[in-house]
Amino acid sequence: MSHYESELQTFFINTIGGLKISMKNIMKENGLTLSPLYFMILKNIHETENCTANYLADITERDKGQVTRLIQEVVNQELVIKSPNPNDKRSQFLRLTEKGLSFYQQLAKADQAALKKMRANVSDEELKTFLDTGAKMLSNLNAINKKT
Amino acid sequence: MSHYESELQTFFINTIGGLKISMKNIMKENGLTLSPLYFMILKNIHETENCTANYLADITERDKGQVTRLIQEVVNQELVIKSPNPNDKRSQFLRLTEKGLSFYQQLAKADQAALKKMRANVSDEELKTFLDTGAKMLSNLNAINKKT
DNA sequence: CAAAATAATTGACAAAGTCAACTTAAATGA
DNA sequence: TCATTTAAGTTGACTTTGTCAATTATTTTG
Repeated sequence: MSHYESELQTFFINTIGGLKISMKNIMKENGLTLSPLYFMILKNIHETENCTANYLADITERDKGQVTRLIQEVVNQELVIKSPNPNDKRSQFLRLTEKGLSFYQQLAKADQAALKKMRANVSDEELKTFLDTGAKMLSNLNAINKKT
Repeated sequence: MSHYESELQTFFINTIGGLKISMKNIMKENGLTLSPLYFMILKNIHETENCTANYLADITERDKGQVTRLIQEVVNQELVIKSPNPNDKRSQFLRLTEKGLSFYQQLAKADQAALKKMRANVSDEELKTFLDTGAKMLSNLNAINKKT
C-alpha cells in the first residue's frame, strides 16, 4: 500500500498557497488593490456571456450573499456594470466596464506569465498527463462530496 | 503555444475547494467542531517532534500571531499541551494530549479514506508521475515567490 | 391561479488572515 | 562582556472571507 495519498494533500495545500502568494505579488506589482477573490470574479464575468450573480455563486462555490457583496464592490469601483436580464426580471447580467477589462487584462497577463514560469521545465505532454490524472481525481473528489 | 496554463490554475482552485468541502464533511460526520485549519495544526504537531509555534507558522505559512491564537484555542480545548523548551526559554514545545491524539487519528483516518477514494482509479505509477510533475511545478512556483 | 421554487439582497455574525508593536530571551561581535 | 541585533512568542486592532437565516420580487409548476 502506497503512502502517496498524504503527499497528495500536502502537495495541493502547498501549491494553492503558492498560487495565492504569487497572485498577491502580481496585484501589488501592478498597484491594484483587489484581492485574488476579486480577480476570480472579474475572470468569470469576462469569460461568461450573460454572466449573472447566481452563476458566479454557483461556479465559484461561494455563498450567494457573499457574491452579492463582492459584486457590489466591483460595481462601486466601476469595474463592472449590471444590465437587465430580458429573460428574468429578478436577475441582471454582469459585464466588465472598459476600466474593468483593462484591470483584468493587466492581471491576467501577469498571471499567465507566472503560470508559464511555473511550468517552464514541464513539457506539454507531461503537463497534459498531469492534468488528465488531476481531472480524474477531481472528478472522484466531486463524486465523494456530492453524495456525502 | 498551449493553453494548459489556465486549466492548471482552475484545476488547483477546484481541487483545493473540493478537499476543503471533503474535510468539512468528515468533521461533521465525526461530530467534531474543528475546521480544516485546526486539523492542519494538529497534524503538524503530531508529525513533528519538538514542534514549536514558530515552526508551525513557518511550515503552514501563516502569520505568527494567527498561529499563537490557533494554538491557544487547541490548548483551551485540551487537545494540545505546551511544555518548556529546555534549549530556549522563549519557546515551548507542543504536543497532542491523549484527547488530541484521539481526535487527530479519527480525522486522519477519514481523511485518508477520502484521499484513497479520490485516487481509486489512479495507479501508483500514474500517481507518482503526477506528484513528480507537481513537485517540479511547486518548486518553480516557490522560486518565483521568493525573489519577487 | 395558488403554491413552490428561484435570483438577488440584507443583517448579523464567525473564521481566517494581516500588520505592527511589544516582551522576553538568545546570539553576535566589537 | 555587555550593548546591539535577532528571534520566539504574544497582543491589539483591523480587513477580508465565509456562513446562516430571513426577506423581496419574480418565475415556474401543478
